[in-house]
Amino acid sequence: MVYGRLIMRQVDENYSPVQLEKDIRAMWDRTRTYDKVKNASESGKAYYILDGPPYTTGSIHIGTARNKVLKDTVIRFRRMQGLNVRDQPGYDMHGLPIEVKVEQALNIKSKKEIEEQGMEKFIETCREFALKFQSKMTEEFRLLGIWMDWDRPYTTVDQSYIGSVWWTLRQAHDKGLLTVDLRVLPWCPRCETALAEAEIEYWDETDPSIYVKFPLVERPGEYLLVWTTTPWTIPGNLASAVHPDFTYARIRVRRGTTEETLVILEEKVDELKDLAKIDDVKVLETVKGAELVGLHYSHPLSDLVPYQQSVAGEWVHAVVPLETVTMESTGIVHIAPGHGPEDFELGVEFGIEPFSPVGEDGNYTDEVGEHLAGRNVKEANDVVMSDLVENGAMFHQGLITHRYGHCWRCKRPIIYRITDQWFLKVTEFKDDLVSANNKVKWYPGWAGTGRQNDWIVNARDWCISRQRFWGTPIPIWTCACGNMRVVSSIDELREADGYTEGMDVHRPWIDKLTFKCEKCQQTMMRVPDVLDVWFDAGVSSWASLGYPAVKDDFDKWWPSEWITEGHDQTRGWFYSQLVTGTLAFGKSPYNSVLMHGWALTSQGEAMSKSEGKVVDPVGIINTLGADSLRFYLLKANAPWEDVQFQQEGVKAANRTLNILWNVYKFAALYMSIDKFNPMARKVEQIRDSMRAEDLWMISKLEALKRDVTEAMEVYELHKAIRAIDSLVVDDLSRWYVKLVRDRLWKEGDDVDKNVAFKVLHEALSTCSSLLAPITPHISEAMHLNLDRREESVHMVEWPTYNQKWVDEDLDKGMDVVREISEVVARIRQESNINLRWPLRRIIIRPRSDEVADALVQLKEPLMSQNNLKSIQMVPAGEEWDEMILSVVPNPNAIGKVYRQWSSKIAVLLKNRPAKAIKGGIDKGEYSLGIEGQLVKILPNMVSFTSTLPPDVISAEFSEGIVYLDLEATPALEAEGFAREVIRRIQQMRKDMSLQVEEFIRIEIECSRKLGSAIDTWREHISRETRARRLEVAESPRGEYIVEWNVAGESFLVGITSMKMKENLDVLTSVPGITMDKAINLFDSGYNSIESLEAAIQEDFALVEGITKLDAKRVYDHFNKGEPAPAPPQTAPSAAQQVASPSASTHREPKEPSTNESLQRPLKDAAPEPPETPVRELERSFSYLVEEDKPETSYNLFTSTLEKGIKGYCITRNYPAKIRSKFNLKDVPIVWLSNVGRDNAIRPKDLEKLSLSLEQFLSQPDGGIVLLDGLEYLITNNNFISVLRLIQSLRDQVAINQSILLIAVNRSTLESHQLNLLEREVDHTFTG
RNA sequence: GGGCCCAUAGCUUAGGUUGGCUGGAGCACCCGGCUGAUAACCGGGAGGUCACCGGUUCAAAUCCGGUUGGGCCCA
Repeated sequence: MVYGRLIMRQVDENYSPVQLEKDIRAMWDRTRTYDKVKNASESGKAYYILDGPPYTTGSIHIGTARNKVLKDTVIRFRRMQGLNVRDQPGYDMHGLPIEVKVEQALNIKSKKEIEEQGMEKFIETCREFALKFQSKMTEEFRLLGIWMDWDRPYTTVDQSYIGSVWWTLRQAHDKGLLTVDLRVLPWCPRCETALAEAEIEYWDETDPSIYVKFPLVERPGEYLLVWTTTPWTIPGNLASAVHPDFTYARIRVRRGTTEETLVILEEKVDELKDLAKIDDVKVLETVKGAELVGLHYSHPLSDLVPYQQSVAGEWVHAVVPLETVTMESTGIVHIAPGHGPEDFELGVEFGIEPFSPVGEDGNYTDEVGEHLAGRNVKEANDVVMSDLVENGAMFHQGLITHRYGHCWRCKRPIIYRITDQWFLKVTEFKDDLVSANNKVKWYPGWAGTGRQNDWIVNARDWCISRQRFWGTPIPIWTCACGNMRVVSSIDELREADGYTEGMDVHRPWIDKLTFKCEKCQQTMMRVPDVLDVWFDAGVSSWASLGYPAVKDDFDKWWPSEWITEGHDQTRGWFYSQLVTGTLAFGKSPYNSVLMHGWALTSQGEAMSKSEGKVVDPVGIINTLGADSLRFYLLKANAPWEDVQFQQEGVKAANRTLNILWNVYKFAALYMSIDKFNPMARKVEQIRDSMRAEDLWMISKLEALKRDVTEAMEVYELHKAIRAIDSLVVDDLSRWYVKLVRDRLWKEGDDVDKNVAFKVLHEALSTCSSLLAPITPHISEAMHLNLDRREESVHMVEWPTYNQKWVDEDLDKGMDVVREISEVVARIRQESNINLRWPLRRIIIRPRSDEVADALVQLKEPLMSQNNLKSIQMVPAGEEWDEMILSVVPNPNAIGKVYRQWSSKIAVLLKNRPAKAIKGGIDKGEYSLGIEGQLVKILPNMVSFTSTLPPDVISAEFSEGIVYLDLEATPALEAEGFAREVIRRIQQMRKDMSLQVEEFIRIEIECSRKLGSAIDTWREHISRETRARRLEVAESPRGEYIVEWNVAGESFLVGITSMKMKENLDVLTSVPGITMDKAINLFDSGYNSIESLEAAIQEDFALVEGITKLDAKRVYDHFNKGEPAPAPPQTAPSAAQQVASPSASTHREPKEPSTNESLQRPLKDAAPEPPETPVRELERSFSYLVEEDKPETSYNLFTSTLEKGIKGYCITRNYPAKIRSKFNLKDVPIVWLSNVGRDNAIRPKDLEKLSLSLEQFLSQPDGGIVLLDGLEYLITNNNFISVLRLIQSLRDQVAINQSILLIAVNRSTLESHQLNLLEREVDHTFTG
């Protein structure tokens, strides 16, 4: 049955994630854990997770971190499920963002300059930047604990990757889906390139809003009123559009003395009247838009734009019909076919040649005419407007704020211009895209059926050419004869003139390659464009597999099983992949998608580097740890929802992990002391020995495994984590550990204890496994100590659950127990009886039998947790029979019948047992003898009330009522006192920094009453406090003596350490010597190495329990001249190397070793106070001044200042008052106060206080610090925290040649606290 | 203007599919307690027009319609 042996080591460290994670990562590197984990799953089913390649912009932000954490968590989860996961990371490295950065670095302002300075240098720099950013980001991802194949990433700049891109483009060409076309496109005048829809960002912009009069040729004196926000497009105007079905009005308007006839939408007449300050308006006639079609107008700027005079055609300068005209402004739309996509299409429809007199740089070309040529179009708006005014064509001009498109990279407003571009004819296979998308499993569902589907349905042809440099070159060569060649691989370039083996195929080198045209033998030149980077990324699912150059990997992996990216990728990578996949293979290259949300700032804004709104994940990793950050990011919200990043949330996550660590540390401590072997038995094998709470814990664990697995499967990671969080904090730490604590404290081999160990172990290793994908570091650290069967927790099989262990009734019952415990705690609090005082009994009146049954099963934990001596159950539906029933006579009813006896009857009734009366009444009547007569008491003559017995308090809980009996008996009191005494002794042990296993001697001086309580509980007290001797004595002796006061009894306790621990460790390392035997040897005088070495074998044999063999072994052990072996503790493991003792600032007196003196009173650690107070304070020293009012302290402070030493004063008193009272002049004073002033620090904010003191102390000459207000700090924090602060200050003072002066009022502190303080300083004065 | 999502305590949020007891947590705040897991932890208190308006219903945070505000994507 035994399936292995494992001895756990103790965990000494507190949870310090930064160090722990560093160590774990170092261990992973050292032992190549990642490779091993990967190899271990190699035989599993292939599972292709494709990394959406982040753009290499520099460092990562929280959003990038969240993205990778999601991926890493799923990768690790799938691997634990036995799947062979492909986890290659990718980087997107081509494109404008890097070009823009390089332009800045090289101080380049335009495309022309790049060509002038030499494209080679530019491209080399782009590559350098990209690689530099890539490695920086990789480092940061590693810090997050992301396990991807960092040694073999795919990058879009690789030659092989470029080859795959070309192949894909060739597929498009072969299918007739690649075309070059003249179109109007969004254009960035700064970057001088066309932009795809996906590259445009919209935000509000203020632009002119002008109403222009177009004079109608057929109707002299009448004008079309046309509205536009882009005056610079007026020179390109070639038509006006109306909606054929709308109603338009001919109106006569008067402004001052001017009268005009205009045509606009009927509905907008009133609006125009207000807007343009029209005095009077008259509608002459209304017509349908269709009736206006075909009218001609003369162009308002024809005198300045020569083209407008020469252009001719049936529909030039005519009114055309357009269905998409909306009920906005005048309802007559200005059409410039060279400046708008829709205008362009309308032009095609009506045979109007587009006119686009704007160059790549966004300046007017000469075509526009001398007047405007060379001007930047945006800046020309004003000129055009004044021209319109001059020509009398401007009816009204104003401003409008509307959403306008901008270049995603340089943020400049875009314009529309006409150019030749290469397109993928997406519109031709839209239906295929829709059906491919329908086969994809989306999380959440609406992301696919709603968003992605909508985007596809509205898709347009994809412009894939860019007029830039740093990108995948478009592999198209054209010939003057019209022939064209699309190259599909790098190999094919070998046929080109100018090709050299191994050349870089980026621009500008590739530009020099030419082909001979097979049709006309002329030289074919490459189209100088590069590809849209979205096309690069779109092919990653096979380009990263090297397809089509390599086929094996493609067959094994493609298509990818799962991808996840942010919701902005609907138009980005989700789409570009779907297009290329459908194009090349007729299906989606991914099977399922998790669309995730963004990480927003704490204010709910999108993170934006340019606006400085970013949260740096590295900073958080270096303070709270990667595990906490990961835990928080995944827990905060559902993956598809945005997360508003809150630092507090990471802290909370850190707290949860700290709790888990504490449970683990606690369990490991006792398991290691007892050499518990978790592998000895399986949980099933000890089921019969389990207590109710053990079964409950296991039930909770099984349900957790089920819930977590179910949630992870559908990527509801937040639910998985919340479930683990609540189990760890609520069920395990706050409840189960409390329940089993006492069991673990038992000595020797004990079934009950071992069951608790096993359950605890099961809980911890389950948590470690379930958390492994989420918090890989802490899980690994725990795993390596809890269960080393696998080399890494990430190789462990994902836990499967067993429904038969899930017991919902038990869960419910335990909930009731916890609720009752809260009720009892509340009653105790209100009655001022703390948990250490046992209570006689609790009476529970449950609402139902089920509750009663559950409680019977859980009696034990209910009693122990609440320190109750007994539980009584009242059957459901009944009253508690000890309730005191009393009769209330109804004088009216009685008087009516019995008149003169009335008052006598009342007295009699009250004196009889109420129960008997009630019994009678319940049957109908009760008879009473009075003056020889029998009187009948009827139900209407009395009522009953019931009250609680004395010392009983009742309270309701959700399933019934509890009665708590608070009556104290001498026995209960004695027990309470015993527990109080134990508690004080434990506190003292802790103050003395004794090891848990160390033994002590106790002497106590106390009253006779307390003495007898101690006597009764002597054995218990001794066991709990590990006292080898416990004596009640006058003037007790001890290394450490403290006076205590409990419930009006004061007593003096003296404690002396037996210093046995080390000796016993040495003795028990001898084969055959158990702890009991070792103690006997120790007690017989062998309490040092010398005494053991001096003795002979026969001496040992005289000791009780020591056999001859034992004696020989001990003798041999100490007489071989060998050094005593180190106490056995740990099995060597990777975990041990991970463990590093955390550096303590605590300057403890070194524990004297056993073979030195056994007696060295703690008090000696602090120097004796000098007889008279020293007047001079020495540098590098710390002083404590004990006085009721801090007079002496301030005097010492000021006299030191007089010597020219700089001072710094911390006080709780009002600073101005202190300053004048002690004449502190310009000494900086920090006020300990909750008011939010500049010079004030809140008493709770120890960090800030410590920081400000640190700053003062670290200045060149040091100085003196007066700390007045320690009591205030202690009440606002806790003593230990303040003590730590003092320790660290004292150390700094020593290093920096400074002085620390602490004023303290003894009456505000407990004596042991004062003791501890005294130990920390160099001198103590009494003021 | 259209599509999708969202709105609950000062902050972050659970619940909402299946309408039903007193709308739960955590952080922060106030008061108290505990102490060999201890820089941890526990109890109590205060804090809510469940964005707004209307409808369905005996009953609405929950279902329906609308309004307002926010996010993403488009026009």
